Formats: sequence, C-alpha cells, structure tokens
Amino acid sequence: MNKRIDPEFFHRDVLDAAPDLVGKILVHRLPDGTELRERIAEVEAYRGEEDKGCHAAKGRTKRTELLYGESGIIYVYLCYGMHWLMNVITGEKDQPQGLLLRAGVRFDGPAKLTKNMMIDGSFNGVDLRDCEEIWFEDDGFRPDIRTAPRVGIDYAGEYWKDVEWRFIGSEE
DNA sequence: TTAGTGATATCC
DNA sequence: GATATCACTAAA
Repeated sequence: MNKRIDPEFFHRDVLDAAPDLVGKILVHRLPDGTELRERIAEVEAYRGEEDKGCHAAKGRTKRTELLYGESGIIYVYLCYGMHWLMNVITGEKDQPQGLLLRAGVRFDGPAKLTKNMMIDGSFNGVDLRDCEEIWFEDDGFRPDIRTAPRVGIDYAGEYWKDVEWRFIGSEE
C-alpha cells in the first residue's frame, strides 16, 4: 500500500531531503479523476544565496520569493520560454532552498517530466499541505543513490559547477 | 551544433 | 522601453 508523504518530509535541509525523494512517486490527479504517476529518478538540490546555480543567488526578487518561503511549496518556472520546470521548496522559512525534479524513470529531462505530468505555471506556489491535486507517495522502493555534478550551470563557477548535488536513483 | 521561445532582470 | 540572459529540447 502506497503511503502519501507528509509535507513535513520537506521540512529539513535540502541535502537531506534530496536523496530521500529519489525513488518516490509523484502523483497528479487531473480534474477528470485520472491519476498520473511517475517515479522520481533524478533530482538536483539548490541551496542558498551563496549557491551560484540557485535562482536566489542574485537576491530575493518577485520570481524567487517562493524559494524563501516555507517547505512543501511547489515552485514552477518557465525556462527558455517553453519549458516548465518543477521544484519543491525545502528547509526553513527564509532559507532559499529547493529541489528540482529533473527526471522520472520514463523521462530523461525536467521539461519532459512536467509536460508528461501535465504540470504548468498554474502550480506555482501550490502548497502540498493543502492540495488535493498533487502529492508524493512512498511505495517502499529504496533505490541506490548515486551523485553527480549538476548540469546546465557552467556559469556558476568552479566550485558550484562541480559540487555533486544531483541525486540519481538506480533502476528498479 | 543550432534555433526556437518568452519571462525576468538589468540597463539605459 | 530595450536587450541580454537562461537550471532546455528537438532537429539536423
């Protein structure tokens, strides 16, 4: 029996939550009752203003405001004008931390994940503690986790570019 | 390898 | 108001 994950799950440091979220299942219930499910295969952690790869590195703005909010909030943003990328806020309030959902087991790109899960900008700011349409489940599967440097942030500088905050789950 | 795409931030 | 930037994908 799958267990719905308590939003408290995200109420801790992003680096603790990240490897735990890999292997969990993202569920999105459509208005017609259909439930879309996808096991999370890969996430990346973005942590703090000093993390040059994080949106919050350039300070608190209207766009990044959500990153500073409370854990369990969904942060969706538009990248390159056509791709929705989904993040979950973790950690304490006023700490800009987020987990980017990078891939599901059937998809290998963050925009494909949101596209296939039918997630778009209307989910920006949704609170997992008070939402009937989207949640995470634990079915007991525990993948082996390996880490790798995050992708697409070559501009972040030598240290942040190479830090291994990308968490990839093993195949089932 | 390159084009396409549009919100955001930054620069007049 | 204008333009430079960007955590991507698909096509070639």
